[in-house]
Order: sequence, then C-alpha cells, then structure tokens
Amino acid sequence: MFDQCLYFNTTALARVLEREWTAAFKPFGLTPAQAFMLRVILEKPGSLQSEVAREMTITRSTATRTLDGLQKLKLIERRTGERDGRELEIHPTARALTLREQINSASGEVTKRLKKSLSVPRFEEAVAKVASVRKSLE
Amino acid sequence: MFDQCLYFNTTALARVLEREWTAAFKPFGLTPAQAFMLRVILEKPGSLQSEVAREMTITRSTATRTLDGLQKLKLIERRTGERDGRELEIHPTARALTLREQINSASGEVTKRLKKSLSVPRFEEAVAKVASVRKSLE
DNA sequence: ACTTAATAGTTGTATAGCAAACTAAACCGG
DNA sequence: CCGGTTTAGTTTGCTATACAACTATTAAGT
Repeated sequence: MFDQCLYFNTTALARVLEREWTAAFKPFGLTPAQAFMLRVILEKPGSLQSEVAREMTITRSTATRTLDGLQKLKLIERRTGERDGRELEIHPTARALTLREQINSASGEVTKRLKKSLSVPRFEEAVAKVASVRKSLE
Repeated sequence: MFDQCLYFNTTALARVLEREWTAAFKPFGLTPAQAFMLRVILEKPGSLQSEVAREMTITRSTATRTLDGLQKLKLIERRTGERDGRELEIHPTARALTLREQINSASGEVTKRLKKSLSVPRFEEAVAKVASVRKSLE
C-alpha cells in the first residue's frame, strides 16, 4: 500500500537491517547502536562526546544514554576535558581494545553476507542512493 | 566513517524522515506510526489485526501497542471476529473518517516537498532501490 | 471426544531515539 | 569583574520497536 513511500520503505528496511546487525553483535553482548559507537571511539580515542554524537548523527541525549550503557559494560570511560570543564573525552578501556578486531570482523561478515545476498553492485548502488538522499535532506 | 555501511546510512535516513513526518502529522495529534496505521485501516476497514501488522511489516506486539494508542484517541475500535474468536477486526470510527482526507493530503504534501527537494527522478530511484533491497532481505 | 498443535493477541522487559527543560562551565561586553 | 549568552552534557517524559513468555481460542490427529 505504501510502495511509493520513501518513509515507509526506509523505516521498513531499517528494521530488517536492525535484526541482521543485532544478531551479529549479540555474541559480544552489544546492541548495534553500542557497537557502532564503540567503533567510533576505538577509531578516534579521546573524542569528545559531542563529536561522537555528530559523527553518528544522533542527538546529545541519545549519546548520553548509549555511552552510559558502554560505561556500565566497562568498555569506555569519560574523562573531564582539561582545557574545558564542560567537555568529556571518551576513551576505550583495555577490554574494549581486545574486542576491536572481533567487532570489526563481525561487521565485515554481515556486510559480506548482504553483498552476496544482493550482489555487490545492487548493494553499492543502494548505499550510494541512501547516502546521497540522506545528505541532501539532513 | 561508515559511508559505505548500509545499516548506518539507512537508519540515519530513517531518522531524518521520521522528523519530517512527525512534523507533518503533529497537527492531527498523530505520530507517523499511528498515522500510517490509520491509513491502512481506513483503506481496508475491518482488517484483522494480524493483517494490519503484516501490511506494515511490524510485529504483532508492536501492532497491539500502536492500536492501543489509536483506540485511546477514539480513532479505531476492535471487534471480536465472529467466525474466529481469536481474531480482532479493526474498524475506523466516525471521527477517523473525517480525518481521512486531511491525513492523506498531509502525506501528499510531505512527499511533494521531498520530491522537490531531491528532484523527482532521484526520489523515485531512491524509493525503488530501498524497496527492492528491502524485498530481497525480508 | 481428548489431547496436542498451532494461531491471535497481550504483556513484560529492554533498547533507541527525540524534544524540551535543566545544570554547569566558559565566554564576552562593558 | 559582573551579568547575559552560549555551549556541553544530563534528565525527564514520551513513542516505536523487538523478543519472549503468557492467555485464549481454534484446529488436527488419533
């Protein structure tokens, strides 16, 4: 009924992908949102919380909550910025460092599976389209 | 950092679109999920709850909760099926019927705006890609 | 008929997300 | 250096969504 609706199709696809990625990160006890945020932090240790939020295009309040979760799992710690007392630097813990390769490789596996399922060109065209629309609207 | 990631781009786009549609339906006191479900029910009055869920590709429990919301707003009512006592037929109320045109036209407006923003071909290509990927994966 | 399956819907629990209101720190004009 | 403004992060309250466990009803097999 909503075949031509961008919203409907996009949210529906998002739910499907959410399931895939939830399964992929389950072995680590991480949700997709947690895992992606951790990947950002592992990539750029010491990023400010606001930078993490911007990188992921989520609101500050959502970042607060997701980081609370990662902190409870002892995967990150928050350090008060020295120059600016409002800012928080986000650092991965030693435990997080040991997970890094596994998480990245689990991510790679999912992508590989999706590419196989869709064929590489279809996958890449879809990503390109979605990314470009997203960029235009944001 | 996740430019090539289908999950990341899709969920990000979904959030952007969610904002658009939230604003569009706000005048009616409806959330996008509620409004879309109501549109399904107005299109096929008397659908079974399970059919509504399937049409929208959401789980039964999510359908239960969204319908709870619509019922509280007195926009739908549930009627026990006569042939099968487990089933519930979902019927729009008189009040819902009066909203029908307005909701459909608000939807049309958003789509029109997005098409203008992206250009019609880009919009349509994006919808087609997303819909086709979704269909393949689900 | 009786027991066992399957099916429709609900409820409990959990995460993700947003907006708006809030706190605390820093900045800026005079 | 004081008062107003901006900025970083948190809290609160809400919706959407899923999964798993539950109830109630129907269907099926013997």
